[in-house]
Amino acid sequence: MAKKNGKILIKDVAKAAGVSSALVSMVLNGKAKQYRIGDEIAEHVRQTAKQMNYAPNLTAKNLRSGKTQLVGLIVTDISNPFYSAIARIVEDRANELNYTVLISSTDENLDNTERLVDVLLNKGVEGLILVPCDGSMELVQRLHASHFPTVLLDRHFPNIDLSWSCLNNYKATELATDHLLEQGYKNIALIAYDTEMHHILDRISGYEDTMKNAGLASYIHVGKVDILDPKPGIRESLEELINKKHADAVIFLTNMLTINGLYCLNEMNVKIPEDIAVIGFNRNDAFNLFHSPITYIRQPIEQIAKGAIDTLIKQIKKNNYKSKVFLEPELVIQKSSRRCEQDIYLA
Amino acid sequence: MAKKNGKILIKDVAKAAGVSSALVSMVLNGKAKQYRIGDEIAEHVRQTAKQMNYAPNLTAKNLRSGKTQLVGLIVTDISNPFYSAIARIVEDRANELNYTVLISSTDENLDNTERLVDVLLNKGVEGLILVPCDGSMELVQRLHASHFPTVLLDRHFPNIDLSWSCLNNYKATELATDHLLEQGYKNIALIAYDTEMHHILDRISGYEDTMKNAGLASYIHVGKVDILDPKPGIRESLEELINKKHADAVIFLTNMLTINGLYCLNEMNVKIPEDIAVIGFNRNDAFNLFHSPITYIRQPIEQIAKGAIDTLIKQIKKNNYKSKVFLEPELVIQKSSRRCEQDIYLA
DNA sequence: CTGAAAGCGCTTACAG
DNA sequence: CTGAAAGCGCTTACAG
Repeated sequence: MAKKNGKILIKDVAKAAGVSSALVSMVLNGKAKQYRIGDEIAEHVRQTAKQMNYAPNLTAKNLRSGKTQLVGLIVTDISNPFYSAIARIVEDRANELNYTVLISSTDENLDNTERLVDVLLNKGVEGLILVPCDGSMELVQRLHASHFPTVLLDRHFPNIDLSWSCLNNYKATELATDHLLEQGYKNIALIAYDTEMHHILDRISGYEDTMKNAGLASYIHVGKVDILDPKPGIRESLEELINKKHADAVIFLTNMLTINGLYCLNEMNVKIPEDIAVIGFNRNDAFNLFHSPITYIRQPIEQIAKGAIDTLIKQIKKNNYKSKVFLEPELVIQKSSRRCEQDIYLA
Repeated sequence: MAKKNGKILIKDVAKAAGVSSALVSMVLNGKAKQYRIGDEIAEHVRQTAKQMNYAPNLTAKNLRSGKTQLVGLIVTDISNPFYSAIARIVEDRANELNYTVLISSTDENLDNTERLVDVLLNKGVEGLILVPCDGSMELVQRLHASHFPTVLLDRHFPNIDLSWSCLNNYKATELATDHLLEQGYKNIALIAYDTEMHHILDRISGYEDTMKNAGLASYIHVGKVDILDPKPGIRESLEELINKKHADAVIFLTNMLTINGLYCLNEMNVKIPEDIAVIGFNRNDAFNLFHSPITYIRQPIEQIAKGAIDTLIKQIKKNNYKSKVFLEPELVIQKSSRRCEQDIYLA
């Protein structure tokens, strides 16, 4: 068996099958019919290739075809459970479709994002799934203008006509606020990031509008904390909300905020829901195992991830394809947001 | 500016700089000295390339050089927080070293593992970091025999002389058991996976030996549960341990087992540590936020991940390099494993 | 010191 | 129906 460096080449198969490399290439790429190659000879070539365990050199294939079958996934942090869950689904779906995913983390930093986009483009990705960080509008605008296949995930810009796959963020906090109002809470506060990103602004609006519609505009309190180091801001906000504003419920706008918030509330010895009701964001084992299981807003992660990768691949294949996948949140109600018995007695 | 398809090629730079493509290639690859190219001309070429924003086509480069600068990371599930934390560190370190990481998940399945190894090799990875699943010894043996750069992570085979980066698993449960003994617990049970994998067997041995040395061999109880669907087995084991064997402490051998165990204990209305002390594995927010914060065995994740990727890259560069990174666990003691006041009174 | 040529492994027009 | 040739974009011996 002719080998070079242990690796079987197309010409080895050709020699073994007694045909030219060109013919082997055609047959193996399913173009036997197209080039009107005889059935027996095609079959013989396939057999020979299989027997020799031939696998084409992808690098050569890519160079020749100009395709890489590579896509990029840029998230803020792949070690964040939300994004690792997304990555898993994107990965699996991409593999099914014969694409390979390159993953990078930006740490919510614009320079990193710019650099990573360049790096991935240079590596030859044919498309990009991007979680844009604060301040990245110009970058996203450029991607849009270049017509490079791009899908935004989790966050988007309402005025940029790019494909995206995101949660209905307004609805998410509307659901949460409505539920708290139904349970009789009035002095409902919000803990958010200090950012211009629209997914956060939408979540804030959903809450504010619902409070206003309920005639509770004067109870609106939005604590804004640093996205890169949220803990001190959360602690400060919670102390003010509880001690000065006497909030009776708080909604945390992200998973990270909720986790950090629960640590603070524990340290402050605040009882949930007796002292304050809590609603969090995204499922987390810590919510369910908390002494009062935490009510949370559930995102359909699988659909968000599949929406993004499927849209991207379609876009790669048909450049003017565009799709906006807008997904509905769900409220998983647990003990942390329900009026408990003694409260009802007191009422 | 000469362009083809919007992309600048090396010959465009050559033309603009008035030299041959070969010279441009040499200069840009830092081989100006080696080929004794004049300083001014080298500088001029660099300037021109930068000005034209030239970035070499990596596919062509790879084809020519036979290198891909790709490494594979095969874990059991990238959405598992332990592995996503590993992936993040491997990713960052690999990028620093100019490598790109391809990640795949096996779901602890041997066929998947075999397939993914093939897929990644075919994609041209120059090395592999592998979390081997149950039954993969033969596959690992084959990788070893082929001299393909491979580093095992988290799990290894004592009789296969491959590089690896793993926890000192024996020590981990020794630490945990010793701590429980010190606290006065005697009837200490273990919840493990039903598997032949050595990291689990070592953890079991660390516990069993410590129990034997303390003269408590008769209290040894090891519940073994299905790795793919642990919950029912955990529930069954815990019921037996608590109701029949009257265990006063339990060590869970992995993070997944601990989380599922806590769900079961909650459902069973068992109080921790009053009814039973608990020690878990790997940090998890859910442990710290549990009503009695859970004592756990901490793995030095960063060192495990860095050990693996650094070893792999060295091995790629120097094929006979080999390294076994053996890392020490640490016990983070919290309330779940401490005798509380009332127990001490009762004693 | 510098340029022309060959070649990495594949695929696809182009002749026959 | 089938083979020889060109070419994807780069790098590296080989002449000069």
